[in-house]
Amino acid sequence: VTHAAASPRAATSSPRPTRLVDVAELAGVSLATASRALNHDHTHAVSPSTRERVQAAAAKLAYHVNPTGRGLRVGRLATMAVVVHHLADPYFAEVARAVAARAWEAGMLTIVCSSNRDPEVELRYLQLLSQSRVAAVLFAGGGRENAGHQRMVQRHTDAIAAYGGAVVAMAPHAEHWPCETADNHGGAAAAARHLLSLGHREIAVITGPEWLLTSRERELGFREALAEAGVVPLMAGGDFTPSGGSRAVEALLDQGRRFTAVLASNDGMAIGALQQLQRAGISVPHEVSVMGFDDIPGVDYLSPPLSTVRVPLQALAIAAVERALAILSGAADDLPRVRVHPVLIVDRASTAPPPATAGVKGR
Amino acid sequence: VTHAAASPRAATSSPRPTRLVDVAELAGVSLATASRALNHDHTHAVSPSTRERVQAAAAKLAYHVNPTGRGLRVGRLATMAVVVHHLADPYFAEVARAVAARAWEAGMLTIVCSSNRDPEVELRYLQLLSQSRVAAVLFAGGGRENAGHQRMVQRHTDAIAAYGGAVVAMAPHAEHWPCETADNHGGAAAAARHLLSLGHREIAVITGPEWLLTSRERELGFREALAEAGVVPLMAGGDFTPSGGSRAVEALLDQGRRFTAVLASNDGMAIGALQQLQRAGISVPHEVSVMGFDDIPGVDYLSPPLSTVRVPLQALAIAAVERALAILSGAADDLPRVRVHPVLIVDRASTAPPPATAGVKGR
DNA sequence: TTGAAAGCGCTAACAC
DNA sequence: GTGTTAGCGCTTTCAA
Repeated sequence: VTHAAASPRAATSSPRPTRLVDVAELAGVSLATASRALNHDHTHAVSPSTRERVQAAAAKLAYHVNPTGRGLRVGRLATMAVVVHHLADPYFAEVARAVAARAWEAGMLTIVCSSNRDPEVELRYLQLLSQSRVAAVLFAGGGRENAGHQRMVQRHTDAIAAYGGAVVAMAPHAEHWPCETADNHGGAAAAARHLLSLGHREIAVITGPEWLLTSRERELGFREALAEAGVVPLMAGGDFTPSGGSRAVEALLDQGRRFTAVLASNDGMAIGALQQLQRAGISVPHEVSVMGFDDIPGVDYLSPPLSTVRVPLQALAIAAVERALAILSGAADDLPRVRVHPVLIVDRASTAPPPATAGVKGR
Repeated sequence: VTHAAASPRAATSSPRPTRLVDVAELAGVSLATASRALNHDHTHAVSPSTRERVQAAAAKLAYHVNPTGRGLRVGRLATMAVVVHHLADPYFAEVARAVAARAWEAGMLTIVCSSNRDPEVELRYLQLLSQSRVAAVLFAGGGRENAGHQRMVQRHTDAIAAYGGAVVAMAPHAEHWPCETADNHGGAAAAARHLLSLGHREIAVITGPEWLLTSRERELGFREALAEAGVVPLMAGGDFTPSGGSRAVEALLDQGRRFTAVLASNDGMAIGALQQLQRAGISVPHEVSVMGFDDIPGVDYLSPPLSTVRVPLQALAIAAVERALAILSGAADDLPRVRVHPVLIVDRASTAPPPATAGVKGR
């Protein structure tokens, strides 16, 4: 041990992690062969015996590939990113969770990007993702109906596609990416028909943000089903948050509008509507029914438990990750660009037939 | 343009992103100087004029450093990771959101790891994070009271520390990492005293999972404050989920226990307790008061709005990220290892004095 | 079927 | 104050 004058740092810190060279050395093969044996190289087969030797060495040394080294060489990182409007919104939290869980099964980590509903933030996130060369970007929420913004977004996703990254949407977007989406239009129509079938004719619709494509699809579904039955809804604008739902109901009540049911474009607003009705001393569902959309975790714990449209959040997330994986492995060509996942009416206790003495009148 | 026989790929795909060489070339300096001008190199100053020239070139070419290249060289990635028990739990969703927001301000992306309460998953996440050489790992939830598990966790965090990564906890852990935590003990005592001051003497406490250090701290706070007043609480076990809270109340009721107040160890269980009481036809707060812990987003939208202990989720997240940043920049030495963040009693409508005709009796 | 070697983009050690 | 150069760990030509 003549020149083993180790630096103090090397002396104290734990041994550096094993690299591929270490494995190659132990197995008595070259770096290239070790790499080929550990990966699936289709152009250069490795003899079974060599492969076994290398794998044994890797196992013995507890070798794990360094994603940064590979990432630099391959041109992209084995990492997914999920872009959400707001992570504290239960819809997005659950989607992000499910995405991360499925990605993890594929050995990939997941970056979350919560724009907190600021388009600027979303754009800068996209830029950061693109220069970080993440393997895939998944858009959990719907797109904005703003051509300028779409163009900026497209610039970044083009850059991502240019290095071989995958881009997948999980809600309607104008950008023509591959898309795994819920049946917003059909679900909305079914929700409207559900209230109709209970006997409601005086229905208030709380819409989502008007710039959001998801809102549009749902509003259209509501309107069409209602129109078919000759019902003209009371319209109120919301923003997909509970307080937005509260304000919408408050405004309706203040204007003295009559309605026996509220059709909210998402569960968050339905929760706010419920709360505001109860604050006004209006009983749900005896005087007014409330219907939500999404079936986010927790709405079965409201009082009354919320009737809603179940969007298969987990299935959407899994499908999106698998689509991304397929694109990355070049096996996505036979998939239709847009796949619409069916939704389900969940009839809980917040909906009932309207009271015989029709309608509630604002104060 | 003699030999510009570009490959078909290069011809169709968008131009590859600018590298540091491009900037150096345009500015007429070497690679090293360009790097130094763009970063803050303390050992090698750069003349102001050179720096300006390089910065202008970088701006003109819209240059952004490639994190993978830098990461490989520096030995760690400019990425944070936040480890949560369950991302769909509003507590963790909000913490993760706040962490990502603060990290983003520092130009860092955030990986979420939701173990979904499976210690095996957490361990494998840690392993993946460590081999990915993320700059920092933040534990959002409390640690497990299991020496074996702690040892395994420690192995991985040691590896992270070995390459210069930072590890920070945001809740009690046995592992002696730097920690930014809420005052669980004090908050629990304050919550108990709040009920006491309203006149409650028959109090049911719903505890969290017994293996979780956060649960222990809160339970101890409850017990001490109650004991001080000579009150012996009714104990029921929960698991920090709404359904756990429901089941706890159901069991208490089934056993015919008397109580005028429920002290839940977190808001999730308080929500479940609320629901179960209402299902049993017991009015909150007129017959029984309910007190939660955490003040997660949404509990002000319950009916009745939940009285609880406010844990400053965002402040905790920000402090944790900034602590990690400080560790990474070697400026963390003067910080105390554990910082306890104060909590606040939030008195909403789910608590009130007990009914004059004391106690509710289970069926 | 295997090996030698180039190089992904960057920073830092070492020269000048 | 600036430049030259090695090399982080890996995959993938190219050559044998």
